[in-house]
Amino acid sequence: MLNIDKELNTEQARAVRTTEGPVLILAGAGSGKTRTLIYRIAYLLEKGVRPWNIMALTFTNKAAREMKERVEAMMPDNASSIWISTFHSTCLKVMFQYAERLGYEKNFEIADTSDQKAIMKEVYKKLNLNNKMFPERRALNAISNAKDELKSPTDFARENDGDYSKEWLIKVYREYQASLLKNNSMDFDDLIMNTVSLFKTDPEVLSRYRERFRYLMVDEYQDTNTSQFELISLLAGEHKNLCVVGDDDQSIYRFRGANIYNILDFEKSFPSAAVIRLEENYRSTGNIIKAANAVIAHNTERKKKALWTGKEDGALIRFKMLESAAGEASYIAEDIRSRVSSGKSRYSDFAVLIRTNVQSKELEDAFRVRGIEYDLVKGLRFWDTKIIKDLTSYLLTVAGGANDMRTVRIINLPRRGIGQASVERALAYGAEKKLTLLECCGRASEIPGIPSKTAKAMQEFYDLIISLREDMKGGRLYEAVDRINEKTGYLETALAEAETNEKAEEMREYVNKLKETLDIYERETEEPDLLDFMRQNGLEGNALDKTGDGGNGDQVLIMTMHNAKGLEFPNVFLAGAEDGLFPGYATLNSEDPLAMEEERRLCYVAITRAEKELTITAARYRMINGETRYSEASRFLREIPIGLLDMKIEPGKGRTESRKTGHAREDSSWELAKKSFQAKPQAYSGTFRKRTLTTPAKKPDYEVGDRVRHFKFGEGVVTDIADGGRDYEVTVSFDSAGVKKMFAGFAKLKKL
DNA sequence: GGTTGGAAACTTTTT
DNA sequence: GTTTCCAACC
Repeated sequence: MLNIDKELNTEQARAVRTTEGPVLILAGAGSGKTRTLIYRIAYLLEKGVRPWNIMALTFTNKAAREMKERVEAMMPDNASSIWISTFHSTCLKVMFQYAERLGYEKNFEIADTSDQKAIMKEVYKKLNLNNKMFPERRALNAISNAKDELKSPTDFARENDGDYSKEWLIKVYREYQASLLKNNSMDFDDLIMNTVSLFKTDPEVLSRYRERFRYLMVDEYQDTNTSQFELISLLAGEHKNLCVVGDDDQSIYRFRGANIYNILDFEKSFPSAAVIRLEENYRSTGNIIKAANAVIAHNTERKKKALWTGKEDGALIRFKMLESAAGEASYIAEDIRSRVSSGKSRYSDFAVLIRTNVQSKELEDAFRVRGIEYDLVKGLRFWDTKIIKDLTSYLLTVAGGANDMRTVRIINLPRRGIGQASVERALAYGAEKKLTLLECCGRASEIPGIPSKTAKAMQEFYDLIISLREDMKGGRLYEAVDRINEKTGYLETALAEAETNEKAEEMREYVNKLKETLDIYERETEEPDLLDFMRQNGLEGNALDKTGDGGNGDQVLIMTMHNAKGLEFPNVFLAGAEDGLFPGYATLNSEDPLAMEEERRLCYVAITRAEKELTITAARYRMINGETRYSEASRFLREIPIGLLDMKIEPGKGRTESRKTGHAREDSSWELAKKSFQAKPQAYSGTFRKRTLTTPAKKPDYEVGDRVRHFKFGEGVVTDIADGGRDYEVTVSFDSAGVKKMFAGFAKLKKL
């Protein structure tokens, strides 16, 4: 039995009990949003609503998974038939039923980012467009935006009729869409656009879904775009039992189509809406909340809210301006190190938030030098990695998929001597005779214009695939990965071509992960099917955990502010708080006032990640795009009331004497970092800084065959010493870290 | 057909 | 400064 009033605050309880009609829950940062949603679902169930009548939509698979788990924990009996999933996988399920009505075959595939690029390349070739004048990226962006706004190629053409500068885009969009259809594929945006268009054109289908989903909930509503808004509105139908949860102040995805006016104008779209504000923050100290409030108050396009906390004020917000980016990184690293060694904190209590990914490099260096455990959260997409794309292309081709795009990818991988020209001839031949590229390979000798040597290679490729197809019959899918690698030599070649050992290791890890995922899928699915597997997983961006080791280790996390959304940490560093970086130049120069507001929201998100302590740092100069740039402290910093700030500007390092003293005056910690770290060989460059680093070439005291120790890589055997002119280049085979090449002057190898 | 060097890019990211 | 991509070379 739920005890809502005991477990929730008044507003949360009201949000839970308001079940009928449209509801807007404005949930400030750290206000217990997910908790409220979970209770709301539980309450609906307790009231007797059938679980299959409830639908919750999220943006990420992670959010969907978490919500599902928490609901299950609370209501174990009937949680399983509640529909909790992402927008995209919801639409995928719909499309799986009705794709044929829109002209696709039943077994359509999903074109992910790299598929999109491949298709766009083809389109450009066909239309004879040049990537310089008409960048492919821009085309894909424009198409994605059009789809977000539910504009078909025809709509787009009509709208931009007569606009000479967009003529090429009109053609590209039309051709791109035709090409997708030809490959029987939908891209991510199509999933939603097609579902909306199905609902609009087929009232019967729509009413079926409306009938089923009587209670709708949408998480992170501030991130919805127009097509998603349309989808929700259609489903909400007449009953309009639509509950959206979000925070307009945390809308930070405008660049990918999010429309903040979906949340700002919710009451206009649904005039009878109940509006509930969750303003009590359970996460941060008073000072952090005050600072966040002060910053966000500078925005105009927002719903007035006043976040408050029952917690004490806590520490002031520290601000530290350093000379250089490296100095900033050293400061952060030293601060973390000293606080961890005092025993009061662990590494995992700290997160460093950055605006752009390039900022991570200096931080990583500073952490590595000091032996601080850290993890860089990067948005690397498992399914988008080359090795996984290649292997899944093999799998699908072997499984009998008739997608030429995938065959093109692997036809000469590893090298078989099948060139681009021959592939094009085969494709043209296939188009004429209605054959797939693979089928064409099976009769390559018939195709005009293909040299006999190449034709033979194509025939061999065909035979290879067919024999693999035989092998796969009745076998387990995950075993096919090994079989493919054995017979084609793909993995072997790829590993041999890997530039570094880390990369090779990563490849192995990825292949294993693919096998593991396939294995799990096969055991959990009644009728395992590769195409179905790919569809499911194409929507799952990160099969690998975002953090390298699963996030359980005791590590400092470095991540972008975007990636930090939804997370919280006891101690947060906000690094690079300079005008020109955060907010960035593009924003500072933008004519669009909304651009600065978005950036400010990002600042709000960053500040509100901190539970106990927030440290803002900046650097007077840093290297950006190859040039040294000097900057002032971020304007966002100046929006924080001075009384909340603890400006730790050390004597002699104040703002007043910035530029004159310049480079000479560096933090001693930076000097330390500079000297001890430069393990990897670097090309000579004539800058001042580099030259001071280069120690004169001195013959090392070890020789080939000696055992040596490296401060990071551990022990190993010297396999080669080459005179590199300015320095000796030493090759060492380490026991655990693999083979590395390094300059003797930098590496400081110790003979054992 | 494969290698290599030079030019251009370069916020932020999920599905 | 670094990485990525394509075009001219071998």
